Amino acid sequence: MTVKESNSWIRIREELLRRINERVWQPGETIPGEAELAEEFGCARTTVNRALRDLAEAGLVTRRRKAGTRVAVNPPHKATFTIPIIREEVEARGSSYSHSLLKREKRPLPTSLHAAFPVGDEAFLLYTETVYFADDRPFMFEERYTNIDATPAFAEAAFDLISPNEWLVQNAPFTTGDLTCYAANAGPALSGLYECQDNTPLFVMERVTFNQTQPITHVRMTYSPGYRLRTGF
Amino acid sequence: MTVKESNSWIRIREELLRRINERVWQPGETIPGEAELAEEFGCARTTVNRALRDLAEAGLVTRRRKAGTRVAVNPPHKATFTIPIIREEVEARGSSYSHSLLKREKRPLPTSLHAAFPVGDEAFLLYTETVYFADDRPFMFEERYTNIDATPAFAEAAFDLISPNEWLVQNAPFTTGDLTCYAANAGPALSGLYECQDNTPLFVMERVTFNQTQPITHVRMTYSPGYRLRTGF
DNA sequence: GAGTGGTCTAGACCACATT
DNA sequence: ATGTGGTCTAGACCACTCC
Repeated sequence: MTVKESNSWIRIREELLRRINERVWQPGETIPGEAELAEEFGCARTTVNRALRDLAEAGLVTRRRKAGTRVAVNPPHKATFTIPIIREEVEARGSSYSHSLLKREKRPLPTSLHAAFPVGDEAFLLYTETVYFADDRPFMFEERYTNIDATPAFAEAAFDLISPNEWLVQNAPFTTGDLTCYAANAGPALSGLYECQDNTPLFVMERVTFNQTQPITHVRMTYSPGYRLRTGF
Repeated sequence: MTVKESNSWIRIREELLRRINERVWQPGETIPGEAELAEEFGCARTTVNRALRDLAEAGLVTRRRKAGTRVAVNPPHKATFTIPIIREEVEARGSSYSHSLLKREKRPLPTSLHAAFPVGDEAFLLYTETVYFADDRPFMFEERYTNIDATPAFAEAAFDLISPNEWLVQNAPFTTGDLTCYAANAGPALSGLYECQDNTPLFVMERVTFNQTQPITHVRMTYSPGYRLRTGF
């Protein structure tokens, strides 16, 4: 009896989205159940489920068994940004990429990082300091502590061709991580590298990664003056 | 013939993930097809599809019709962070929230923002300047241009109880947006508000939102000294 | 207890990219 | 042309949670 048109879960999602955006269903209101919607759209309940699951992942509706599906009151919008490989980030700007390893030594974790990077005091941590260049100009300065117990081969790698950043991405899978961004002044340590004033504001990103519960690496990346982190959503 | 255990797509995803992480399947390698895996796990192909789709969304495998499913060479890790409502962000820190509207006037868009926020020259833009407080101390300073043509009711709202931020979240649905983060000095304009030196580095976030192609609002948020943006992934 | 979403199945057809 | 993933169906059972 239904029209022979191709039904797609995306089409259904868009229609549901329209009703939400146009306030056909008010924020906080419970919308019809999957079965009812399936009948309205003349499709299987599975298909409606697919559409609603998608909207739920986007945070536009909240779903609970028995309670039903409600339109979110203030949709918590999420921005997803891809953590780039530095080489790809530089090349995407049309610049030529290179890097240079400045330091590589066994070094204990500073107490200031102890909370963020929970390794035992006896852990073997390799500290590396790397400058990444775009067109032979310093682009980013990286200070990294890597847990050799978690990824032994890292200690053997020569970082002339492949950077610590890229080596870890390819060889040390991780399951979770944390990311922190803030602003800091260049200070005496970096004003020389970037040929700027001590009080030049710089964008800093710190990252910790774990494989299950095992800490892999902690890295602080201080970008050159004027750097902007961009993402769509 | 199959064991009577509850089969779940999550279980299958974890097993596939294990094989990827432990290099049972090498990066770049094509893994068995859905049908073959379904037979191995003794489940329907749909269930394997669900697991693989999830891994593909996470960027760990790439899938193409006919070509099959391959393990990603360098998994592009994605960090998802939730764009918070300022009030919720402040209250989540255990502080008491308040805000204060400093300015509210019709104002043309500065030419510097013309590229990021494409509205016509004749558009009615309302400029608002708001300070957000945590425990009566300035927490964030917001400069916002809002396209009244897109959301007329914004011009009528009194922002004493509800802030521009929250008003828009609840009343102006949007489909896409852009986000930019960078570091800037406080300068003369903000050193007074935050009671800091002119050269104090501050964390700045700029956001543009659109409904379809219609620009809604452009906002620059300059956070107080020491602010850190955090997210897990 | 009962109603809702979450998941699974077996089968089918289709879209697409590779060959 | 062919093989692979993408989607859809109709039905079923289960898990959770509200009442």
